[in-house]
Amino acid sequence: MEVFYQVAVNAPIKPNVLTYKYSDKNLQRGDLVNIPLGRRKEKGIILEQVPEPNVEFKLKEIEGQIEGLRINDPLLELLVWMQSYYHYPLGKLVFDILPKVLKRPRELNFYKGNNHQFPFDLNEPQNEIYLKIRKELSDGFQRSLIHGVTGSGKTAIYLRLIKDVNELGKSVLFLLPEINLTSQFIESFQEVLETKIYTYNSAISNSDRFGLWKVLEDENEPVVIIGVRSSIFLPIRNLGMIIVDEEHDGSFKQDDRCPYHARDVAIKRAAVEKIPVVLGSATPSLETLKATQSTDSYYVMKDRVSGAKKPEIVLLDMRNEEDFGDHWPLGKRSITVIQDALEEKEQLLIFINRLGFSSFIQCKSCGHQFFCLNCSTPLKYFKRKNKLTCQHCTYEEPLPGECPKCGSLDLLHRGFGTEKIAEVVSGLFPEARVGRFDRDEIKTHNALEQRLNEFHKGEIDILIGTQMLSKGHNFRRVNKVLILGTDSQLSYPDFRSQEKVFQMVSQVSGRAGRYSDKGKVYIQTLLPSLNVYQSIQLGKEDEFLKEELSLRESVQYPPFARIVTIYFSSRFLKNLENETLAVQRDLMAVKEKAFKDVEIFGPMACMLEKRANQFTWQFMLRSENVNSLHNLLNTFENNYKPSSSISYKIDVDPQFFT
DNA sequence: AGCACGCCGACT
DNA sequence: GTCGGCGTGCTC
Repeated sequence: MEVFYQVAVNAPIKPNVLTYKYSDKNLQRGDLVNIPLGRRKEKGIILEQVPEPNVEFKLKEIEGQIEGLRINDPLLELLVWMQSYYHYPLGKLVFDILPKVLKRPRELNFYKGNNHQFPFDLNEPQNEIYLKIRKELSDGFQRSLIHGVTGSGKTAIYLRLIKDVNELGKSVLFLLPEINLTSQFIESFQEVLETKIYTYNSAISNSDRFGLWKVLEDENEPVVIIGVRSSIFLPIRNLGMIIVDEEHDGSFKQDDRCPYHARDVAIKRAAVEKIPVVLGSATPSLETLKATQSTDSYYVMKDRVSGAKKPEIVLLDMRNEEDFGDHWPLGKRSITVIQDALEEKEQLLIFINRLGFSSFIQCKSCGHQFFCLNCSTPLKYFKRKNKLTCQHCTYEEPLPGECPKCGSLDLLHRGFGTEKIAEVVSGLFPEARVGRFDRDEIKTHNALEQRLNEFHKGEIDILIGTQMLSKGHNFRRVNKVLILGTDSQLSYPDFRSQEKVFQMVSQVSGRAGRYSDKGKVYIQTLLPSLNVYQSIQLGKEDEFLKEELSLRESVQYPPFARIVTIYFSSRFLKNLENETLAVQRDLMAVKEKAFKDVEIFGPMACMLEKRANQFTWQFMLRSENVNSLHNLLNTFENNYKPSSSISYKIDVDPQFFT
């Protein structure tokens, strides 16, 4: 008996769902199959059985089922939602998130919970939040936000909740933004929980990835999974709760393939599974804040558990020229800060969110700058390698002795990064042991653990690092933190730049004085009167968030409106110009017909217009009504075929402007 | 995204 | 001649 199926295929084609026939056996929604597609073989997922369609061409036959994996119903429901929300083909989504099928995965490691007593009781605010969220555990979908300063003890609340959910026989998924944050949770989780604890991140092998899928498909006992972004797709049975820690973190957004936001997918999954989702952050995203702030699912903790005070914030105003001595980019008072820390035998963190020695090189006499040949970006100078390097492609060249344009020998180093700061600090304090903590220096997870270990053991006095330094770590002997170079991040043409600097500075500040009342954070800035700095200094974080929210409202940016970016790329700038102009006409026509509430900006060149010899331009669509955006995109996509050499990509809720 | 077809320039 | 670079069209 011939039976016909709708199959979503693993190819970026529209339509993405094609009809095939099969007679060997009955297939179910969610089953994976091998199929012929054109002149090649592909994979697909069964959506539904259909009556024989009335088509003039001959339908092809499914080659067979892929045994060993399938997509269960709630997960497929989630992916179907993602397909329409992110405008990304379902078949591709499915095979992007699946591990490769193996015959014999190796034994999977896990951490077994010790089921010990909680080492300490919750304090009053913690307990109140815990009890309130617990009361709603069996009430189906519920989104809560725990807005608690660094050190306020969010983890202790999570742990009680996890244990309660486990005791109801249900599993918990704990999402965090980065792999290097995993290890600090495992210990405390293992101590008090009773279940198996699995980790899931980019470092685990495909064998373990596949192994975990298989384990979860069969597992009836409750488990706990600590994982990064992509673990939101694990086929966890009897899922009872999802926790998203550091919910504001940009790492939750995927930028290649389907540009989904794991926090938003987590919320959707919780809705699909009818379970609670708990978001936590010291600096929540304005999206989450707006969505929860005025509800009774919004919980605040303003004090540190230890009773330690919040660090004092000192703005080092650099507007006075005299502040810079011969040790640029360090000001005189920054040098004093370092000196004091060394004298008091404290460890010091210096945070600078940029790599390298100088951000770009410029000829003093003719102004010539060194640019990448393949990208529209200046080359960064790395002193140890003695190379000018592109941050966006593989291009590099040695630093020439003279300007290639005018022959001048006077080449200026502009801007600075971690390498430069390390050199200046070492030069000023030759006796100090200086370590670096950035992607340039730390390339593996092992190297990271090792460098942290050196610091914990006191073998490093001053640790100079980027983002990597800012998250999660507890440093016992650090009281002072020096922050450099945040000004330049505020000048990005991105409406979230203030919010991001605010989050970053708060995050880094959290490293200062976690175990004392002497925490001090110094921010070197030329813009001390900016709201973001002022509110951090005065401890008026709430006011910053309030003002930032009202600012966003007045200019109609998220979270008060929704944004979609459409990127168009080509190797040929001329083609791109023509194409985007044509697209603009299409988009405007669709808008005028049915979606007048959508604003269309563009076409405009991306901030990085040329990257690895590919040019990219963008449109920004904005509306208060997310459905208008989706419908406009649908109409556009149904009628649009990119011309030759053009490719395009839709980014719903973009996080960055590129 | 693949994969094949077909058109053109350039090399033993 | 024919090899290969790449534009074009198609996938139930």
